[in-house]
Amino acid sequence: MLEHKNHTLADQVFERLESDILSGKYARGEILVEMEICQDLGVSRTPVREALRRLQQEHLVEEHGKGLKVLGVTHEDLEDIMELRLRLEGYAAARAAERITDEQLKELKETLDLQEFYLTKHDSDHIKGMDSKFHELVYKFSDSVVIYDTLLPLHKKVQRYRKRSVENDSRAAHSVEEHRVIYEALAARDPKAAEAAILNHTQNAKKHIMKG
Amino acid sequence: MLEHKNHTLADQVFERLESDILSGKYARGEILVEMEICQDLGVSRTPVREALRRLQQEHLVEEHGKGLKVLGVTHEDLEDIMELRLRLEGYAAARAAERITDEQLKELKETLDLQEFYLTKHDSDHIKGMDSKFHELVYKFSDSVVIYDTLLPLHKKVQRYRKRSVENDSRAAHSVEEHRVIYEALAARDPKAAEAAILNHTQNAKKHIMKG
DNA sequence: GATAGTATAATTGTATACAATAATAAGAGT
DNA sequence: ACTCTTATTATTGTATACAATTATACTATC
Repeated sequence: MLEHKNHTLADQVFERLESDILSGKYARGEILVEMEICQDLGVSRTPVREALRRLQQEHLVEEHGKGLKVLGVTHEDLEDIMELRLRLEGYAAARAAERITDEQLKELKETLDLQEFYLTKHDSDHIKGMDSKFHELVYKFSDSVVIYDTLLPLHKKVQRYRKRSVENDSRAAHSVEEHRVIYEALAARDPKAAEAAILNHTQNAKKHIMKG
Repeated sequence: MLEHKNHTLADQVFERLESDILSGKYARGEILVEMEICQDLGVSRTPVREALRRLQQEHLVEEHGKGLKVLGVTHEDLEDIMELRLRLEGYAAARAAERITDEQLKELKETLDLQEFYLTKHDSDHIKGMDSKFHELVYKFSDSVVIYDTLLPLHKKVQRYRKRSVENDSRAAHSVEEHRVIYEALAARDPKAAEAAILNHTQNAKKHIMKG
């Protein structure tokens, strides 16, 4: 197995499989068989099964007689996801503007600065990483587990489609600029501005993502 | 163990625990220990563990050294849930209006009629059941797994707080009337009307639920 | 050659055994 | 009596063994 950040094997297996499904490494329709995963990762069936049950709960896989069928995220799913995000991101950002602390603001700024740095290096993998982190932080700083649990999974599921956007230099640059506007609104503790900024960002993101 | 609708023991354990947490049978902060559940339900640890991992994935419980702490749904969670629903239900209903089939419409009407029947009998448990089914059907008929997976968990989590609403005769009657308006809009395949009707219903539901 | 029925093998579902870890209790020293 | 250390116990994490189910392959019959 790979990394050891998350203690249990079951957690590691889950993250590995989730990532491989969301990145498209496992194709839609592919059948996952417990023992194959066990052999690939060198663990027993117990942690693999627990990971699979969690993936099932997230509708990333579904039962299929023998094995589990990979569902992944279709282009139609993507459209729905972006429609939901258009309706929710503003609320999350407005709440974050009302509640964000100075330390949290600092963490957000560091993420933003890093994203700008990677932009100058044309390092799209890290740009994408910082992009995801920025949004995850906004969800977190909205200080609502409901918002976090609802929006983070939606955001994660866009991952595979976001790749193209981020590899487009011009879009990546605009995206970082939009993040900065969001950050400024949060720093000013201005809920309305934050809502408007993130709505604009989400609309642009939708446009570019759906084109692909 | 109880019923046998869902084949595997793991599924049954999950539904039982989820229901007991959402209904408040397990108090917030309570510690769940695997073996106790095993003894209560007469099954081994394997299905119990799989159920617990799924509950964790839904943030209904969280790690706590020994055992899992029951999180349940707080009054603050409830406010967030209703805010998110206010922003999403309209989209779900509008989509359903565009896509609902005649059979689906019939199923929805049967649910609505049953709810009215139980209303005359003052059978609040069944009223609640039909209320939940009505909304679940709307999510389903929106024909988007993203909508379904996002809204159904939010709706489920209101369960415990909806009880009071439904036991209030006047509110229960108004709620059924609002359902009827939603149904009529769907039957007319009128997305805008459906959106307006469900928004109105959700606003009223929020008012009454938050009072409690 | 097609089809139904049966045997075989592969896969999942469940229980249990073992290992590792963390909490609690007991005991020694001050 | 208090605190630190150590032993014990309880609980979770992981692997494996067994049971039940379901798909696949084979054979017999038409």
